[in-house]
Amino acid sequence: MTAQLEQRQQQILDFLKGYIDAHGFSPSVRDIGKAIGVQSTSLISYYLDGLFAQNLITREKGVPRSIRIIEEDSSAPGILGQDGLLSIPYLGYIVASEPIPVEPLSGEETIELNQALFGREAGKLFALTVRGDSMIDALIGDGDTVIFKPQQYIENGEMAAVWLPDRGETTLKKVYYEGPRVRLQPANPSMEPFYVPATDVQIQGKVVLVIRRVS
Amino acid sequence: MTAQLEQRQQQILDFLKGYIDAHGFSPSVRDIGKAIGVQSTSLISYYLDGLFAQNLITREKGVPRSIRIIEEDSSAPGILGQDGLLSIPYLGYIVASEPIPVEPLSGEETIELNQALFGREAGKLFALTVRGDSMIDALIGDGDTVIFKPQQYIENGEMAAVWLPDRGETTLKKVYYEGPRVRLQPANPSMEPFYVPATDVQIQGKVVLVIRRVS
DNA sequence: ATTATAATCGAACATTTGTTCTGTGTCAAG
DNA sequence: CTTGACACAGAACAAATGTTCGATTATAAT
Repeated sequence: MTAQLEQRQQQILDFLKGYIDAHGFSPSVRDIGKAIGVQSTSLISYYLDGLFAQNLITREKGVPRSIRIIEEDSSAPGILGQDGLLSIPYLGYIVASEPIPVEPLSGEETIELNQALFGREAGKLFALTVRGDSMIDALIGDGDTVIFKPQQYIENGEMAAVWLPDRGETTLKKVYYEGPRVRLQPANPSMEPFYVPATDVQIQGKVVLVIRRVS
Repeated sequence: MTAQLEQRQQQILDFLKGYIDAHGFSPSVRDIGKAIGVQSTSLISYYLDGLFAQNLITREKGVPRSIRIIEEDSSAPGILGQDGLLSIPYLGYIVASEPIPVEPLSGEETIELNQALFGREAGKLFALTVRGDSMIDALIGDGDTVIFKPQQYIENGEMAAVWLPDRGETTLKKVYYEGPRVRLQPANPSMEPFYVPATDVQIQGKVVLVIRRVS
């Protein structure tokens, strides 16, 4: 192996990482050649074969843009704080309806996205992602992550993950006990509730947190 | 949009996630067609255009295997256990509008409320709690915790924490640049926007996450 | 009933991409 | 000096892939 070969392979690896970071998919052989100043697609292929042989990348034969970098086991950089928890400066209240006087970005108090949000039974919580708009009036929209606290009985009107064994299905609704049956009520005025015999319903957990990503 | 269209788009999304998970690169249009039982590459392309329009995926025109999913599973591996981070069993999707078949409480996959939710700039985030209903149509209600990514410029229509130095106030609104002035737009049909000279506005950060406690 | 648009689809075509072929130059071993 | 293997390279080709074209059917609005 010549020095130039080794240098070029390192250049290719560096380029691959940068390209995949920036684009979310891998480059073509021609992209790589342009990046390192080599016109020959067969030479690039030769180099990639070498990287494959060294277990640095994988390729699927004849499949465009199928290069993958074999990553070392290095964990995500930059976990904050000694305890690994994420701390965010907390600046207090922001009034969405009226501007409020706060100093810009001066927070010293922090909020921790950790177990303290949930109290003692945090270890038992489970999460589901919402599909659909039936709970829109509870400000729970499609794609939201909902965190539930396992509970077999909840108060009338609370929102819960409800398992319907006869249907083999789980749904998120407001739950109302009405004698021998249960009303599962969407929080969406355009949708009708549906009714199930109380014996055919298992409450799995009640909603304790809703998380929505906004991009 | 027909029910079949909607169903097929969901199938495509599910297939994309599974394929990318399994392979480390995205499928071709023909791969997708095979998976959902549609032979027509132009129809698959039509569906992908729809998913792109809904901001669920991105594509590069004319570039093979360049599909990226915008809303990735938040099941990205995180730091587990001993460091005090919270792991919650993740059971997948729950469709709020239609019951779906899932086994009750059998999750082995977990979701981490940690830095993985935010990506690289997590250390710079700040949080505010919302007061008032002016952003109700963006499903942000009174009492919600909103997490912001510091950013001095955002795209038209995005939601931001806006500092108004002349008033000594911060507000949460959708921001629209209109020549020499900025329109601060509530997401509530019963409320009027207000206008501020562009020189009198400081964008502090844009919304990246919304968290709501439900008691 | 009519019209426009959306959804659907197969076939053909254009483009992107990777592989194969052929050749030259370098280097180490015998 | 000869030989074989490796590194390098351009061109041609084959395969993979996405787009365009033209058509039919379904749906919604008027």
